[in-house]
Amino acid sequence: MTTAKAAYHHGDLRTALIEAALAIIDELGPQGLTIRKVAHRAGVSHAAPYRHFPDKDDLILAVVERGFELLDEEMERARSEAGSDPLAQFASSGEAYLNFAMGYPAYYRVMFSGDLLARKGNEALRHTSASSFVRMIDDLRMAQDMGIVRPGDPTLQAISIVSTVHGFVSLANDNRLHHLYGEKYTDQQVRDFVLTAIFEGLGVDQP
Amino acid sequence: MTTAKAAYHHGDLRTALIEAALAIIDELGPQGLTIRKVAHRAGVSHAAPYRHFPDKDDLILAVVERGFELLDEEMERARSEAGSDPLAQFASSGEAYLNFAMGYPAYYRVMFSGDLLARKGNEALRHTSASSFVRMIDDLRMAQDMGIVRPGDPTLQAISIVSTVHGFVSLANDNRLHHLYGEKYTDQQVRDFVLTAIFEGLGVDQP
DNA sequence: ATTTCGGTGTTTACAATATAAACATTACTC
DNA sequence: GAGTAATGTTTATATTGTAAACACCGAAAT
Repeated sequence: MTTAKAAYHHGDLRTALIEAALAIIDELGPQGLTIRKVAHRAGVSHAAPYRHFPDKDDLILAVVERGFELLDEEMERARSEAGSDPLAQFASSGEAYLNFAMGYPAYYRVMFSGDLLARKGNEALRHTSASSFVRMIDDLRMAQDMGIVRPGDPTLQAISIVSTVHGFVSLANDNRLHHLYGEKYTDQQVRDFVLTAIFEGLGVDQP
Repeated sequence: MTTAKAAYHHGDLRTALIEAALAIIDELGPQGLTIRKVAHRAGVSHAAPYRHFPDKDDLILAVVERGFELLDEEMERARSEAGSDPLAQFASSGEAYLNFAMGYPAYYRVMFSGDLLARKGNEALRHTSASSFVRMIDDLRMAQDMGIVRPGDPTLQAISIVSTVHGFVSLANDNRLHHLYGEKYTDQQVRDFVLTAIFEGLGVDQP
């Protein structure tokens, strides 16, 4: 078995290593992540991780995969709590995205860091990492059919929206926006403005 | 003198190291950058860089600084070639931004990679890295005064725009958008759509 | 002009890390 | 219960960042 459930000496070292890596990234940032720290935190020798991951990149990719799973869970939960209005679901899941991205900045950074996914990721991971985007396209198409979102190719609309959202959280997480608005606005006000602009672009009033 | 112009043994090693780092980042990506490769490429011993940069982070910061200088130069050149219409200048410098970001993806990545700038950058560099954003705010204010851009706080408008642009180029450079539109559109068409959406958000027809 | 000295570059050394290889152990199969 | 593959450890090596000691050289002071 190559899947994670088999429990041998450790129990489920593969999962434990991913969790340990998550914790280290959260505490020390992506730069602070080393195979040896991960192994130590999981209580195994520094070479043990190589029984589960060919190299460090693959460990990171597993962390990225877990991250997108968590993100999707959060978004689906928010969506299910938003009632039946598709626009409300769209807004709610989008807010969950922002909360995740800005609540775990180091984690979000790893998930979107560089071209690792393009270089070494497999097709399944690429699919997972795009699932929330694809879901958004479906939302937009449905909202268009109901006449509450401006017509146009929902794929292009979604690309524009994810660009804005991803750019905003990336810049905000890297602290590159605050000095532009200083004390003039709160972070929340700026965030709300950007979201409002997105809804305006769709031709809808913010729910 | 701590500035770069003084020429001693090497001539101007500090500048040469930055150039070498640029070339390596371009060829091997940010991960491929090592102090030792930089030194070798500049024709000095592997410890020589430490006479000019306290550590690797500071070398990278110097590269980032040079990058923002180059970006600003490109944008100002585009602006000056765009005639006197402020909206045309805005559009032209924005296009220069996109060309830079997508023409040197590895370089752009370093300039916006993580929180290095927030952690170790000095105030001058933070200022340099924001100058194109600040310039955009001025553009928008001017265009508003001329009545060709929808009213509203230009700072907030600029934040929304830079979020979209930065997000788009980041995702595109990391190859995270293409599979969303596949063969349906060319890269250029998608790019144009995003730009059009930005101009629509400002309430202007694309020049 | 000679001396002196700070700035610049080199050599050597070391610690952390990624990773390979050889070895050890244990759980599952027969 | 023996055999085997999966899992973990120990040992070893190459790469890398960086410190320390040393060497050189150009300019400033005398």
